[in-house]
Amino acid sequence: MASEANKSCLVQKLSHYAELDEEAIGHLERLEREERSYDEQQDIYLGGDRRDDLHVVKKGWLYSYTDLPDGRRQIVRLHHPGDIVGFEGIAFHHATTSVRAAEPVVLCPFPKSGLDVVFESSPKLTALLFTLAVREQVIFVDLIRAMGRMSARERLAYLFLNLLAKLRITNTDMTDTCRLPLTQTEIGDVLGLSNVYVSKTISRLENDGFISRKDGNVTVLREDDLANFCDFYDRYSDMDVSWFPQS
Amino acid sequence: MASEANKSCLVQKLSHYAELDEEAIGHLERLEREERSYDEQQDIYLGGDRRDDLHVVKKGWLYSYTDLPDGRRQIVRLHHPGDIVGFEGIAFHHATTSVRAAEPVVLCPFPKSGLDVVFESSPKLTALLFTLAVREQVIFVDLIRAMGRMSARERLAYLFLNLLAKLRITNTDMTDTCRLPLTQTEIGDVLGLSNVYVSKTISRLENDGFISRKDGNVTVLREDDLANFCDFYDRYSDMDVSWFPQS
DNA sequence: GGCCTGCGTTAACACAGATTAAGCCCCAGA
DNA sequence: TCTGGGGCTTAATCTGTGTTAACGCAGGCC
Repeated sequence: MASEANKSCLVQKLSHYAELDEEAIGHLERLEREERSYDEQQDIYLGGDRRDDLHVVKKGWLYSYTDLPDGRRQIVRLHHPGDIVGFEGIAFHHATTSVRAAEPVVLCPFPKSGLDVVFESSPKLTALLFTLAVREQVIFVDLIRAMGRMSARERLAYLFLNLLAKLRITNTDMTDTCRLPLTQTEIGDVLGLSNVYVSKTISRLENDGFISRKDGNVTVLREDDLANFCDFYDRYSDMDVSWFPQS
Repeated sequence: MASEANKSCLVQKLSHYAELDEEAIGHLERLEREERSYDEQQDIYLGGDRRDDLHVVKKGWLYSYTDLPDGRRQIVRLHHPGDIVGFEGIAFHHATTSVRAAEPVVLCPFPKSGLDVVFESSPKLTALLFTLAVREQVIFVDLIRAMGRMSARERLAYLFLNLLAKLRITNTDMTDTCRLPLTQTEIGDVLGLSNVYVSKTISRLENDGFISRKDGNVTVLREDDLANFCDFYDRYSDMDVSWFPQS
């Protein structure tokens, strides 16, 4: 199934950080045996659901979100091809967030127990997954910093730069443009802003020549200036994998 | 060193989630062999430092924080006895945040390689550390939700409830009161608020009978109401450890 | 072809929380 | 004993962002 030409995103992503042997790759490919499609705006599962399986994203964007009782919503994570969705299921019986497709998506569901095999037979893969979990924490910390102490302009700059950095890992040919299949309301829910203010602020960023927009795509025009402006660090290309066990 | 009477906080904390055998306990105790004291407001290390060791907190509160170039500050994590500080060091060569003592503290430094032994020899402990890393993510998500979509009142309610829930794990005799060795400026830096508004908001919570204060201690008077008010979930007492390997 | 619905834009107005500043208290150090 | 600094409180003022609403546009559907 995964010829060189059509390599799994998951394998591609993990290979970016460590050389994987045949066996490890086999484990990963088994996680993507099954496929399932979802429509735009369809919920994959809801917070509170009893969860038994995780998903590898094969195609499309999704997001994890939580609602407050009165309807306010916060999107807490964006998921892209190659990501594993629902990892928190490892620590809790019930889902802590809901997950929704931002556009039509294809997912590969696999049972929690699929990970047991990995943990037992591949120390290297275990170390890698562990490292990715820790990195995820660091990315959350960056977001907390942005939401706690940055203006709307800075937060949007941060979002765009972070998206570019993340997507570049699996799309090695990507330059400074990316698709943005999110409404401005959704962007606001990521950054803790209102849809109206997102609109106004993006327009200002565009007028000031930091970015440009064209049919659903965003281009970052002055990446260094933007990075400087919101004190951005790329957490995706600078990981320590030196301590990983061999096998 | 760790008699029943004077059990290590780390062992106590981890034992709360899984039964640990002699060998595992031995591993953990080796992490706490060395001790070092720090003064109030002393930095343990700074963001950007090359890091080779982690610390177990033995006594006192600390926090991780980052500064923006212009001096704004965000505190991203509070550390208490039994916590392991610097876990992110596993994924990055350089510290991504600074760590400071909120009061006089005692830490047990140990080298990164101290964890290798754990990973190699105790699958159960590995699974537990993994689970704790994932739980940490969930707690970050809760904080992001609070900072993105909640009012100052709600955020403070969240902070107090979360502190209680966390401290109850290691202080089984704790009821509804806890010490709060943080200035209001520091609390503001945790929640993304100004010190002045923290003062005003805490006073209002007190006037409204939700909490009371007495020489550096906070008492939560109507815990259920508060939990309801900020839609709080206790992430500390509800983890799934059923899948852990035996040994 | 006409209608509906959802998204983005713009503008007017409202408000939560930031900022600045002053006063008080406590405590450490001279 | 005095002094200075840090933390907390309170008040006045300011501002960034939210809210509401109206409009235009595009796409899907009958």
